[in-house]
Amino acid sequence: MSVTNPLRLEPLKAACSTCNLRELCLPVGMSNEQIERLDTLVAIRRTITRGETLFRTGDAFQSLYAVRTGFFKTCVSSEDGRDQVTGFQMSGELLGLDGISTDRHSCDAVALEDSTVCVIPYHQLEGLSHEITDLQRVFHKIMSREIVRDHGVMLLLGSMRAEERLAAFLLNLTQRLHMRGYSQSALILRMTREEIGSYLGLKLETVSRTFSKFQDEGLLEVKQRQIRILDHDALKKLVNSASC
Amino acid sequence: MSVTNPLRLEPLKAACSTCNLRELCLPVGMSNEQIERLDTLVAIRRTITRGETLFRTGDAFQSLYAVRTGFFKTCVSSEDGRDQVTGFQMSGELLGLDGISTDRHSCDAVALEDSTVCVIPYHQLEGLSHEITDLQRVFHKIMSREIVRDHGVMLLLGSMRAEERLAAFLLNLTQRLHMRGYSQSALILRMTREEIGSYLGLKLETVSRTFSKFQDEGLLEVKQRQIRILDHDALKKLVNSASC
DNA sequence: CGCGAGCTTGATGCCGATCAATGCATGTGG
DNA sequence: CCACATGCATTGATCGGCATCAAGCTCGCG
Repeated sequence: MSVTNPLRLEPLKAACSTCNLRELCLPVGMSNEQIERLDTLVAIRRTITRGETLFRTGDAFQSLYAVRTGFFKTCVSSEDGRDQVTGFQMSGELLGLDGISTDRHSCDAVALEDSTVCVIPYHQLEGLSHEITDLQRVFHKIMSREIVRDHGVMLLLGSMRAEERLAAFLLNLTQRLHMRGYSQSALILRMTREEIGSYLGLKLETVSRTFSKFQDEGLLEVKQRQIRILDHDALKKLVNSASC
Repeated sequence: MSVTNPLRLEPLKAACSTCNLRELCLPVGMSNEQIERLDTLVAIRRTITRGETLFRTGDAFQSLYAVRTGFFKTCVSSEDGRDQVTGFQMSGELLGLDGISTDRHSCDAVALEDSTVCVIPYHQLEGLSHEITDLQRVFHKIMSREIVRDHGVMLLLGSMRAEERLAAFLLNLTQRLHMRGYSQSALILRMTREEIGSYLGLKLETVSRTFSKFQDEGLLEVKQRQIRILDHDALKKLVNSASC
């Protein structure tokens, strides 16, 4: 293929039925037969290199995207230029749900490392979920889960202190990575301190200091973006115990 | 009816086709014919008196609810008892979307005044939106809009200062009330200072002080829960201008 | 090798939390 | 009808956590 098309301008072929993310992604809980019908829908992939955007605020909404490899952030910005990271997405997670509302995207999606996504034309998804009840059911669950997740972030932003926020963030990340077969106790952060801070409603200095504090207390080992979790329970206690 | 059933245990009849909230609620943008089919779905109403819950965290999820009259708050709580108001809902707005994800509700919905809701059995909604494409489309938009709204709240909680938060809150409330035919410049708050504070990530004293400050500056007239907006533009400027 | 983006750490200040007292409206029972 | 309780709101005094400002450090990369 690369011989006839060395520049790789031609989009890559996607196929849910042979994808190892089946259990985490849109096809979750569907039958093999149903998943094969999904293949007609999710036909192409796109690669996004680190730092590039998959879509931007204001872009016309056409498709949802399932992260296949790599890592993304989404961020909204207010008219005065303040911006806020609203989430980090890893393999199997969906991007673009915000666009359904107004047919335009209301946030930016930026790749934090070289990434590939499967393109899911939304119009076709609506059509197919008309035919496949299970697809409709799964899709609704995914949207609802996003709402529940957002409520969790509101709780974090509205009522937790810096240490609790960072602990909750790390536990959430490792839990999601663990579901994907990675270690529970070691991770490499794909985002900067500033991006973590934006997500958690903190300044980058506070994030950095809190990392250092956790390290001093023996909860973590921090080497730049390499994190090792030494005391999982202590982090959990931080999140779950009352702030006062 | 009340003769045969003086205790009113029998649910009230609902009907989207004769409802004046058509344009704000689930039927938005649907044809008259389609709305009549909705009537078969949205058949009963429930009344909830002030202070009571429509559903609680952990309750089995059966139905969505459309607020017909009254006012609600939704709140999530963490294991240690901290809780966070995640939204305020007024007529035409949907409650219960959080439940779709896990078949259990993940927040409490509490009536802040005597209220009535239309009960929308979710299973039937899924079925009907299978038949009526426009219903599916609208429903997806409503869920997406909720996600976008939540992102806005994250921006507020993550990057705004107390005055900006309260200004944004008041403008949002009056804008929604205005769509329902109420004044743009006067409103009665249905929630306490503490509930506002919880929603905005502030303590009730801070909310109170900020109200007083706005009053001193001539932006508002505050008499307990009666608010009059004297300088709409100044509030808007507060929200939209950079914090530094 | 040296530049620059990102990270760490220190000093200081401010916004909002906390603690505490008072005020105000509503409701209830004597 | 008044006395009192109760829930909510206001206001003041003080405190603390995080932001801000500033200076160096680390590491990857051209």
